Order: sequence, then structure tokens, then C-alpha cells
Amino acid sequence: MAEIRLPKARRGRPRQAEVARLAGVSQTTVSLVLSGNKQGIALHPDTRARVLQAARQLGYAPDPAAQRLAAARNDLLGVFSFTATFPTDVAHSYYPILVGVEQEAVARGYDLVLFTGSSSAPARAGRADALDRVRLADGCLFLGRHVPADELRRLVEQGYPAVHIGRRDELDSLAWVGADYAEATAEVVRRLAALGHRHVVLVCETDEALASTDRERGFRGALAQTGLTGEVVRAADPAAEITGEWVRSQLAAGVRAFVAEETDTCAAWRALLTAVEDAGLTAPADLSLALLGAPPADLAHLPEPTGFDVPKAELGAAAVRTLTALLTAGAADCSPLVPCEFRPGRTAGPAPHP
Amino acid sequence: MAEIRLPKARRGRPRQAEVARLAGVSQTTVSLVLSGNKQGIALHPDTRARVLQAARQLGYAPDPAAQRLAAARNDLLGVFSFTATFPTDVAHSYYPILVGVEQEAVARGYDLVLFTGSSSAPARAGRADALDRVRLADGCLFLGRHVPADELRRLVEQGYPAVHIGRRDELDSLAWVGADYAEATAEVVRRLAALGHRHVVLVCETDEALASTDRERGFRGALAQTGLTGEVVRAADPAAEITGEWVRSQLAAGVRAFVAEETDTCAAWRALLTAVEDAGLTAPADLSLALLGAPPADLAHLPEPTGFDVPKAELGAAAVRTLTALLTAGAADCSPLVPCEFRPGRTAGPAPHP
DNA sequence: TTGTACGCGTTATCAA
DNA sequence: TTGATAACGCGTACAA
Repeated sequence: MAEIRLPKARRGRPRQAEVARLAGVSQTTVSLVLSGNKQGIALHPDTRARVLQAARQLGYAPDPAAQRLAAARNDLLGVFSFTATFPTDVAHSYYPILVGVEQEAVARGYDLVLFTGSSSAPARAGRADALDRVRLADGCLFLGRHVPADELRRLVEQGYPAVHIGRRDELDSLAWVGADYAEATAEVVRRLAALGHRHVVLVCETDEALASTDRERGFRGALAQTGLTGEVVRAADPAAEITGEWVRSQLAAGVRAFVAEETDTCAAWRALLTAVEDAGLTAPADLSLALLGAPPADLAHLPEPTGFDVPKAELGAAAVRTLTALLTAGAADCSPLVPCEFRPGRTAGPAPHP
Repeated sequence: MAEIRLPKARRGRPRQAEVARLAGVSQTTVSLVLSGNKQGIALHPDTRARVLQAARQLGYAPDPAAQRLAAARNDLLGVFSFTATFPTDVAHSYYPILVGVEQEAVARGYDLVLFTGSSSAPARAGRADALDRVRLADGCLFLGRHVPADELRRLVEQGYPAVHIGRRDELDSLAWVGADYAEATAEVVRRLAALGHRHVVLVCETDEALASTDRERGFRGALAQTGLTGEVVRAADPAAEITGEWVRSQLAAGVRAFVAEETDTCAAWRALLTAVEDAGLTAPADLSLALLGAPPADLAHLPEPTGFDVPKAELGAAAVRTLTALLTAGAADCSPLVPCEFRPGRTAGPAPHP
């Protein structure tokens, strides 16, 4: 098999000094000409031409490392996720977000550095701790709620530009972007109200995620606003508590609309679907169902749930915008909420008149 | 909306000099300790401990630009793709390759920088330095055949360590890794032969991709090896040329096995499937079908095609191995071919005895 | 065992 | 209009 060998002349790369020598000017002048003369300094056209000619002749290209050292920035944005950025199993976890991150970063002239917290790199002596490593980038995005709070706090308090994707309240001064779960949930309730529903039950899991409390807040707010009555059921073990019997009793009490929150496992939603089936009922004929988020991939064959979609790409893009604002202006709005899009779906319909 | 402001005092990242001041040593000592003391210089354990402690306390992380400028290395590997790395159209996304790249890079102590040469970068569009940006990293992987050849050539000729993912012959001295399409295709033909087939037709598109010629070469080689007869059909417009009628005429000529190559669009495969259906036939009962690659996502509901899978993660890992060999040894095998895995599938079966 | 001095290639501030 | 000169942060002979 053939072999590729690197040319030994690694130092043979032309530098500004050599261009200067060829053009008969100083290296400073070369820098001035080649960097586009942003300072508006007057330059003799001949000098300019000679420099450009010499640079072309030598095939000069600036060394990005040197440029970035001098400019005290490297146009790098970090993306840190505690779980693997590219998980082998859950192929699509952060992917949609990364789409938005990359697009927005590219549009703003930044490159991306990927950091994975869970990765067990061979312990190289002197290597910075997991989170400190991100400092190599001008700023960093953090994904997922598993980012260690204390290390993150230190980073932020030392003035490192960081933006968390997903709500993160416990750290004051930490910028974050998140989806507007409250408003999206409220919209779902309003839609149900418009369909004639008077009673709505929200099924949650006991996971105390911030997104969960957001949804509950939006739920209660919309109830008050629309004059509906409703209840929040927090099930530690949805599969056990949300049964066909439970559904029947709710129907007996006049409830015709059930809303479940989306989680990693979507246990609440799954339990609800199973319970409805066990009760021998169908949506949207007998009752209405809604999912506060997107259904898991393995449920893709079922009728599309009424609910809302979190615009994940937009979330990533918003995070980049916030981070670059931090970078360039030194400040940014701390919590731009990205609106979710209502998804009509096919699991909710008019409330049967009693 | 509240505002997040970066602490003005702590602006900027900690440098070795500050670590040195905190530890009560010189900057040199800090550098020595943090870079792992490769020179084997004797260091007092206490000094070492103090430096490490100070570095951690300050959250020190080395500046990649400065490292690269001084030491000509920074343990960063670049990944350059001309099209977006995370395209909205998930179809031809590099995600599976990146999985392998990340794993292998992390295992070898490298971090990853994603460079996107997309045209949407405002300031850099069309500039010759689009590719030169990657020089910030010690070496770089290049994805896709759209990487501009002349810029890439310059990079390589100046001794920059680069590895192309996917076959790339037109540049001498450019290392690349690719899937072994020829052998994988040959294996498919051999399997068909083992099933009793005597005549095989390969349907290609007119796309002159290197992978396409590889497949054709493997096809012809296996024909000779197995004593089968066969034909290669290159269709400019598969949907128009590969019709039910065409299939019938092939069957009349004794052909019972059809093989299509995989492309971005998979037009050949789609045409073949449609044609077989139009002819009122079914695979594998009436004839055998094989796909040289993976089926597109929107055809996932169909029976799994017989054929082979390109181990994309392994491809990425192999690329990293080649690149790191280039970095550490200055040379590497130029074209490690990654073997593909035969996929039995359910579209090929025993040839009906005539 | 630790510190001094210098160079890497570029940009920026001043003098000339 | 141009050219010395000094950073930028880090690695490393060489000296102490």
C-alpha cells in the first residue's frame, strides 16, 4: 500500500516577512495591505500593488493561529454536553439543536468546538478539568441539565461567556435560552376550550424538571383565563396509576380532555394511550388527548398527537445569538423564550355534549 | 427582560503568568508542569502540586492559538465540510461518520473543531482563506467531494496534515480513507451466485462518482470470478428507462437478479422497485433485488434490501487513525479501505430454475 | 530545581 | 506614507 509522507518543508510556508522582502517593504506594510487597511491609513497604490503581487507570487496565506493570538480571540464557539454529543444509541437527541447551532454560528463567522463531558479521555497530565477545557473557545453553549452546577457557576462568575440551552434558574448570572412551555401549554388548553371542553386533566410525571413546572404554570394560567376547571395529576408510576379504570372514572366526572407532558421516556403519554385503549375508548371520538411536546420516535406510526412542537433548531440558533451578543457586547438578554408551534394533530376533537 | 452582564474585572481568560503568580513560581515552571514535563526535567513535587492547584483554582485552559504558534501543536483535530455538517436534510448528513470521528479522537486525546465552509459565511465567502482556517488545528479531516481541489492541494503541498473521507484520487499526496465498495459489491454478486443466479444486471446512474466506478469494478471482477454473465446499465433517467416493460424483457432474457447502486437520491433503486411492481412481480419470489448501500430513510418501511452497509462510524475512526499517524509519524498508509458488511436483507432469494 | 530570554506570525501604536 | 517596536500566550534552550 502506498504511503503518504508529509513534505519536510513545514517551515517553508511563506510569512509576511518574506512577502515584505520580495516587495521591498516592511513587514508592517504587508500586514497593513493584506488586512484590508481597516484603519483607513493612506497607502501608495504602487506599494499596495507590489505587496499584493508578491503575496500572490509566494502563495501567501495568513496563519490563523497567529492572527487569533494577536486578535485575542479565536472565533470558536464551544458546545458542551455532559452526555455524548454523538450518542450511539439515541441518535437524535441533540441533533436538531445542533442544526440550528451550526447554521447560526456559520452565519456569524464562528467555528464550533465539540466537548463531551462523559468522554473518558486518557488522563493527560496537566489537562484541564472537564469543564475548564471549554475555555479554549471564546464562549460556550451548554446542553442538558446534567452539567455540574458548581463548575458551571465558577466558569460564569469568572466572566466566561456561557449560555445554557434549556431553562436554568438556579444560577443567577447564567444566561439561558428555552422553549416557552408555559405559553405553548396555555395555547393547547385554549384550543381545547375552543373545542367545547370544560374540564381538562394534566398528567405529569414526578420528575421535577423546570420545563414541567413551566407547563403546569401555563396550564393553570390558561384554566383561569378560559374559565375551565382542571386538575394536575402527578404520577410517580404512570403505567400503574393511569389505568383504564382511572380514565373511566374521570369520564364519569365529566372530563373529556387529557393532556400529558413530554419527557425523556414519555411515560405519562404512553400510560395515557394504553389506559384509553384499555378502557375501550378512542380519541378523538370519545375523548380528546394532547401531548405537550413531540411524540417519541417509536410512536411515530400512531396518529399525530395534538399538542405543540419545540422548534429545536431555532432554540440552538437563539442560543448562538445570545452567546455572540455576550461576546461582542458583553451583555445579552438572559432568557429569550423561543415560542413553540401548535400542532393540530388528530387526537383532539369537539367535546361530546353531555 | 433581565440582562446578563459579564464581570468586567475578570474579562479575559487566565494565562500561565497569572497561574505562576498565584503559585509563586515562574511562568516557565507553569508551562513545564502543565505540558506534562515531556522533557523529563526534574520538578519538585510540591511545586508541581502548587501549580496544578493554582491552575485549577483559576480555571486555566491553554490558548490553542498560542500553543500552536509556539509548539506547532495544540491537540486539536479539524473536521471540514464544505456543505453543512448538520444539514437540515438529514439524508446526507455526516452524523454517523462524526460518531466514529469523535470516539476515536477522544480516545487519542484530541478535541474536535468543526469548520464549515458553507457559502453562507458572509465575510469569508469566496475568499481563498476559507480552507486555510483549518490551520488552527494540528490536522484536519475533509468531508465530501465538494472540497475545492486547488485550495486543498495547496494545503497538502505545504505539508499540512490532511485526510479526506471518501476516495479522492485526483490529488497525489492526499491521504484518504474510503469504503471498500469494490469488495462489498463483489460479495453481493458472489451471494447471488450462491443462490443459483447465472445472470446479473447492475443498474447505475450516470453520476460519475468514484464510488460508482469502484462498484462497477467489483461487479465485473466478481462476474469473472464466479463465471456469471452480467451487464451494467447506466441510466441517465432511471425512472424513464427502468420500466416494468424493461424488467419483463430482462426476465425473458433469463435475468433473475438486479442490483442497483446507492446514491444521494437512490433514483436507480427507486426506479427498480417501481418497475418490478409495475411488472406485477415480487422479490424475492419472482426475482432477486440487491442494493449496493443503505436504503434512504423514506423507504425504511419496505422490506430490508439485500446488499451491504457502509460502516460510517468505522470510516470516521479510520480517518482519525490515519490523520494521527500523519501527525505523529509524518507518514501513513494512504488509502485504508474499510470493509463493508453484507446485509442479507429480504429481497434476494434462490434463482427460480428455468 | 527554577528562572531568564527569546521566538513563533500577526496586529496595533506610535515615530519618522 | 512607511517602518521600528511592542504586545498576544506559550514552549524551550540555556543559564543560574
